[in-house]
Amino acid sequence: MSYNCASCENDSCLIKKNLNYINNLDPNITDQKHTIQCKKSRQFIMEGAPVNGLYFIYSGKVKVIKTGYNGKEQILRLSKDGEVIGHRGFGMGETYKIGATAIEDTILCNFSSSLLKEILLSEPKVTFDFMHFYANELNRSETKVKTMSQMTVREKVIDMILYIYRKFGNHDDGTIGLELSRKELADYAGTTDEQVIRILSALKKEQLIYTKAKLIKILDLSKLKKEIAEHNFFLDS
Amino acid sequence: MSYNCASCENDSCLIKKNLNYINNLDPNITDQKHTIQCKKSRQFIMEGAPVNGLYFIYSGKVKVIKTGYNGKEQILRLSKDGEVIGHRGFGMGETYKIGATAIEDTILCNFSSSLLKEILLSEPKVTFDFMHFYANELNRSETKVKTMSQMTVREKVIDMILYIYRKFGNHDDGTIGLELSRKELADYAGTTDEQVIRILSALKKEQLIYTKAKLIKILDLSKLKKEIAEHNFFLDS
DNA sequence: CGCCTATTTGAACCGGGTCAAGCATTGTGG
DNA sequence: CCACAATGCTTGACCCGGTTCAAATAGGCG
Repeated sequence: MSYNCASCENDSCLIKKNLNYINNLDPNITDQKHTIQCKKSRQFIMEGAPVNGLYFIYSGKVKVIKTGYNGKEQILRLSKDGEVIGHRGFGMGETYKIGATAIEDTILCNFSSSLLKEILLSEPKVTFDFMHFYANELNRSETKVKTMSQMTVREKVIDMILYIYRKFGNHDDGTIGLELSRKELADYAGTTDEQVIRILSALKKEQLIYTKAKLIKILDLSKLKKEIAEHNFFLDS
Repeated sequence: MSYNCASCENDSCLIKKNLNYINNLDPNITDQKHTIQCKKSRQFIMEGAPVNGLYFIYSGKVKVIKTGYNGKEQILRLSKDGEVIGHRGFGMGETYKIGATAIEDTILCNFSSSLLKEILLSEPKVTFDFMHFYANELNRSETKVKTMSQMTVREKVIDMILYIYRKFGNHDDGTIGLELSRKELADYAGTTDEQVIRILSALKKEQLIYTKAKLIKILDLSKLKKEIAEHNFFLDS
């Protein structure tokens, strides 16, 4: 099975979106990409390893991490189809500063550094879109810095729930169809799994959410938002 | 006094560095920038205000902040001559997500969104450099997320000292010529000023640093580095 | 010199991390 | 198909680091 860009339906993918510009160079240029099947739990980018291009998610879900003190993971973001992984992937001779692991079976499109550089150095519209993407991610990340340093654990957990709801939630019934372990939730929120469990239990008791095993369902979105609102005078979008 | 780009000596400035590419469009294009004098303590970018382009630091020093719960500031980074401020400055109709304040008398070069967009959409080499800049900043920021969520206060303070030493330090005699208040140090490290003071006192007692008023001098760089080394298996550069 | 602000130190309190034990769930082999 | 092991989830109790409050001292500036 081939996953060529022309027939791809991820309109938010930076490559797909700009395919007409990219094809100016060579109508078959995207055939040079590699498609990679990736089973759940498989880590496909290792921190410190030499870069070999960027990964675009064709389908599936991915967590992006940095490893800290005695192996404790910090989940930086969760990505889904159409998104890009691997900041430094276009420089040569560098190493990845992040790790990436599939949290579901995932199909990845890998563009080599040289191929990508060729595209980016000749099609400014594409490069501009990439720049925009990184500027946006930078803003997200800087908001997370503030979150980490100023919020209480309860607020961090609520912030996390709202994040995964925004990104993976079913906005009709309030369910979040994302299977993360308590430990992974803690790794995102920057706390311990016990703490996450305690907060989830409390929120359950307060009728703000419902949980059943790994399923989380939001019952009162506005109350949750309200609780962290004072931190977010200048919200991201 | 005019500060035109041709005679500017900030070779690390993204505009100056690429001046020959930019002049392809129009040899006088950079004359359209505005030069702004900015006294110490003056905030020249307000969070939430509509964007009016990017600011390049011609000379001086700047802190970039986000405001959080009941006005508590988080300093995201400290910038000096040659660097860029204002992530979102090239989109139209957006608002700044960060604030920026001069921490010394500063001269800024302001490029409007439209001017910058014109340049970026026609000179891919310039756009590529900007993209690289944001990708690097993203990495820095993500490292700081981990720092904030995993380090102890003592480690955060040491991390901060090493950061300002790397950026503003005199590497011959170990002094850091940067006048920040204890509160500003705390705002960067993500803690309180009392805590910063306590840690500085302790480090002084341990002969790792010397302080006199706002001056900080590093006495034992390797011991300081060693103390946070286990957090940084995969260091940034 | 005197006022005001920044810095420093001490003490009390509390949030959150750590440890430990019980419970639920899933998977594996007999 | 069941027993049992292994892993993940949940809750309680304790303790420590870090924030908050308060008071004393030093430093900067008119």
